[in-house]
Amino acid sequence: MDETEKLQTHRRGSGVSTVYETLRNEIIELKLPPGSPIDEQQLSDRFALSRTPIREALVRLAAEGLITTLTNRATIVSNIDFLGLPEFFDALTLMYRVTTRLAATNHTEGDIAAIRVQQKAFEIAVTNRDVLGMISTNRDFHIAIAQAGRNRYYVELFTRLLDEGRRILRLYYSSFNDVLPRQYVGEHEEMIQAIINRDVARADSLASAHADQIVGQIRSYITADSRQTAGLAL
Amino acid sequence: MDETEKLQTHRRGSGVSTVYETLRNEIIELKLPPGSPIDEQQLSDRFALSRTPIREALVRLAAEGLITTLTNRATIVSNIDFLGLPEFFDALTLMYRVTTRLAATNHTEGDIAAIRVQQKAFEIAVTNRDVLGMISTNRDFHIAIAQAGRNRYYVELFTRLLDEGRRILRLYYSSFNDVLPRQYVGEHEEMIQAIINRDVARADSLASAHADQIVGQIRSYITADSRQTAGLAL
DNA sequence: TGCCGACTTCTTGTCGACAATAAAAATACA
DNA sequence: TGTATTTTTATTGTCGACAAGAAGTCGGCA
Repeated sequence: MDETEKLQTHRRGSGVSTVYETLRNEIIELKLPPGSPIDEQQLSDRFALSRTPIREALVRLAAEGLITTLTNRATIVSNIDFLGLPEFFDALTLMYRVTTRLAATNHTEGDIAAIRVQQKAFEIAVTNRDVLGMISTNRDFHIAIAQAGRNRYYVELFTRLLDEGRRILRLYYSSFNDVLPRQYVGEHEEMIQAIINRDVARADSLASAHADQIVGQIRSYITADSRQTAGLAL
Repeated sequence: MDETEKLQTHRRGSGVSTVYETLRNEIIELKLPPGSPIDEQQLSDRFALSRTPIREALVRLAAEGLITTLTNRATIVSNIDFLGLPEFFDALTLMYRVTTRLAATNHTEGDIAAIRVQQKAFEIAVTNRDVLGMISTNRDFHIAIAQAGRNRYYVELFTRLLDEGRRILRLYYSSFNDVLPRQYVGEHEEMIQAIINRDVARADSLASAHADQIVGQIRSYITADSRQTAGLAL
């Protein structure tokens, strides 16, 4: 993976966004696993840029909490904070609910179309058993809903939470089973209907249940007892 | 105000935090009003630092939305988005409620002490009719509550919202009257009691009412009809 | 006089080099 | 042989200078 991203024709100031987005994706997709050291010089070589714009991108990532800089020493990809997981679940659930409620209230026809596109993509990922695709299209689906809700503060926080969720899910994605995703498709469909009908109460309860599903799923992965040698005779 | 902040003994890497915090405060306190141009060279002179660390601080501020960079042209203090005010009020109210609820559930004795300190400071500002002090101690009071709730996501968002609120309030602070702040002191006191009693429902409804108060106050300032020449004979 | 284009200037974006700091390695000592 | 101390090394933080882009200025042309 040492191919230098050779975009010789850097439009002035475009490089830093490229670096930012590239790294951001690689962090969320766990190509750069938590704890990975981030070497400025190395990135400088890779993107054929000076260290200055690289640094700028890193500062942005640090502001989002995606990387952690140990002053004067090193900067690493932030670890997933398992101790803070309850907080994460609480905030995630609240954002699921709030954004879906607002979508039911504020959506336009264009929003519905956008949501349907994402739902379709999610469905395809499910039929293809493309677990990675499922994780990211599920995120896009809910962000589309959030955007229909028209509240940038919620969109921003929700995006951060969902992306953090993507990191966690990728850690466990091997154990994805088949029945749950199918169920999600149905739940998504119901949510879309509730939004279209502007039924806030139903949108809320569906979002709440959906959040519980997902939180429960993550919880079960994390607490899964995989001590396969526990039962052996001693 | 052209006195150069002469901290000759910069501990390596401390300078950028100083710049960040100083500018952040000046923006929130409207010493740098919305739309003010931010000149890197000028800041470089003022803080006796090279443009590089200045730039780093600016990137951080931009990530928080406090400044806006027009690419290749200029960077200015972000304008207050009056069109987005409904979103702001909605998010603010939600955060008031959520953080107060969580505080009722999760607080420790130390948290209560910290909250009381801020409440006292707010009271003093009220008795002194120190409007600017009221605005900032009120913020600190609610952040203390949020911290007692132990959810960093909410603390972060709430802090951003309250700081944005400080900017808005400062725009209108001249019209602060006397009765409202006194009322706030009482409401704060009730909130503390509800938190101590771990009465989530009451904490919620108090927070909700308190939020409505403040939102209503801001709204009334903004929509206040101050066309003093409207009635003149023509 | 009014509009279009080259030029100037000012600010931002980028670069390569240097300084400081902390970890790691090497050395001295008990 | 183990520990404390010095030296080395690698990486970050900072600097001054240069390049590029955009707004404003000036001059030429219809």
